[in-house]
Amino acid sequence: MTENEGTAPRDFIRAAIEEDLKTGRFGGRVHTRFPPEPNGYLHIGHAKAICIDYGIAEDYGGKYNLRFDDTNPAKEEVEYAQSIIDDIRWLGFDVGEHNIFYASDYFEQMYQWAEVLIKKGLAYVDDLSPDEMREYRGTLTEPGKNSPYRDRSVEENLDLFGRMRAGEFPEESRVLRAKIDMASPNINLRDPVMYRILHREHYRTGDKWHIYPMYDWAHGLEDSIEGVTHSLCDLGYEDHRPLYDWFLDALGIYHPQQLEFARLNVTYTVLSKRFLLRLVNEGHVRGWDDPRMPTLRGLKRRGYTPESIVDFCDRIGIAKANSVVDIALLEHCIREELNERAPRAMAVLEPLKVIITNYPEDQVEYFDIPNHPQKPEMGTRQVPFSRVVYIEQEDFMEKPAPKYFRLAPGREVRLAGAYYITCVDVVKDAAGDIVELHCTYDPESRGGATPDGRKVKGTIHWVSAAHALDTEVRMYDYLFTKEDPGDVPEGQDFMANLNPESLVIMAGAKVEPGLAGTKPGDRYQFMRKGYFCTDPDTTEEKLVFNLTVSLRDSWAKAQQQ
RNA sequence: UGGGGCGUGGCCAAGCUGGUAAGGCAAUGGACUUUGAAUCCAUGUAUCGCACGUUCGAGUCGUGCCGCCCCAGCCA
Repeated sequence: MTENEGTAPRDFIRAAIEEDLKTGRFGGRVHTRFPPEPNGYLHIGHAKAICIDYGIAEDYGGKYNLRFDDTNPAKEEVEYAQSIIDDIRWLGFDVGEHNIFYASDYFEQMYQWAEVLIKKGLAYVDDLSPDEMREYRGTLTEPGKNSPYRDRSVEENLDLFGRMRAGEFPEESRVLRAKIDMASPNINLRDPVMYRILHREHYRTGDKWHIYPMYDWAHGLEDSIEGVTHSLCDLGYEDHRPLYDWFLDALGIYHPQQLEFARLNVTYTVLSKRFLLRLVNEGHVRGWDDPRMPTLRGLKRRGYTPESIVDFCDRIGIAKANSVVDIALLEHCIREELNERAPRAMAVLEPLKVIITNYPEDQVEYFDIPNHPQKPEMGTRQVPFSRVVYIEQEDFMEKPAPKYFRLAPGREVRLAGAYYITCVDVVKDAAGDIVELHCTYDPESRGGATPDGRKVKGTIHWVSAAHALDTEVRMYDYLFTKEDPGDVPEGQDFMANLNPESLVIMAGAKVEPGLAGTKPGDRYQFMRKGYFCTDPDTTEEKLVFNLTVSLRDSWAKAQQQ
């Protein structure tokens, strides 16, 4: 289903693929792969890569693989592999036995091919130490020089390489190198290492191997074996492409096309594996799934839907220019979706007690309130109302600011879906802090409208004190205070920009009783506040909600100016 | 000072074989509103990095320059 017929391709990669389709370069096939190393958790940057790799394959009716590039036993673990599979499935892509592959399954084939190159005089065993090798490599501006071991005979190379595999030599004593050009202006071509000796237990192959292939040598072979047509990767691999091509050509095997695009950067966030690891290890967040983390697990716990993340990835586009996407776009994507899907509920984050003095002591009324103002099909719910209710502290101002149209002494506002109330008294404690409000209600305004048709400008949310559920609401903000977390004074790193208020816990929040029984992952719009989701920390005794994203707040914005 | 890339409004980003600048986000104004939300209208700003050149005409071609990013792991 080539749905792009007749329309211009959306990006340069699709353009290249359409060109290949037109010329029949790969026999009309489109086959991509997402090749993570199982040594960490996936984040939003990976989501972009996945959406590109898999989204493009889907667009052209092609196939896509998940391939674990597990060529370094020193840093890989099964746990990571499983989490990666889970995260990709969560995003909505189809990965399973039929399209999950492991580079480690190709080790034998790779070894055979290495022997082929040795026989062709295109690879040799080098005994230089790592330090010597660095010296021989030259610099960016000076050419390197040939290793004294470069011209060993094919027989000797074959013998040595075989013994490397057999585990006869210690780590760092020898490597297998491609014989290309030590004077190449592209440093990657200065006789790159193909295999290094590692006496490590591999999480899948165990102790079978003592040598492991390097990325440059392995990657093209993996793509070739799987029949990948377009090997999409980030800009960092641009100057590795000549090497990718060189190995495949030297072997004369099926040759996919590597194409590079810019990786994702987002304002107020850091995406490097190393930095993310520090946030976790140094305890700045609770773990990889902390709702402030840009990991897919973090976003999930935060309440982001996979659809919103895919939508985000679609909107940011694909190009080769390094760029930083405004996090506001991600927030827009989740708001747009949750506005559609999330049932509304009332929650008072910072309660202020309101006593409705003319409301009967023991009376309780139930109001039928819509779950979605624009979607009657989402139904209604019964919300109890009684003499004492909580409203948001910020919805009352003793001395109202200009244009403030919430509650204030002598002012009338609407309690959403219930009654109009007028503030008649402000009760303070010895310290002068407001402890409660006395209001009167207009029985005629039942349901939130009045027969005389008078208008109230303000509508605020509320919750019946006697019926409210105690809850903890976790309010999140960006982890960093600067758009560019890396923008720090000399000698400091991004930790200097950590936002001390990235998590603020509203421990005394009250929510309407209808939320009892909510399950982790459930999403709601807490009216006038934002979108929230139930956290896994929720127990029978205490509900816990996470702020996914606040509602846009033009009042707050106006106040700031 | 080697090589590889990139440079279009505040942020992303289209712009095919040159014909006179899409779209989204953000921002702003207004309408509507029992969420100051949503929705709906409206709005702006682009020396298309700079300079020459080719051309009737260049973001699109050429030359030169400037700026930014990446590469010297037996990591991926």
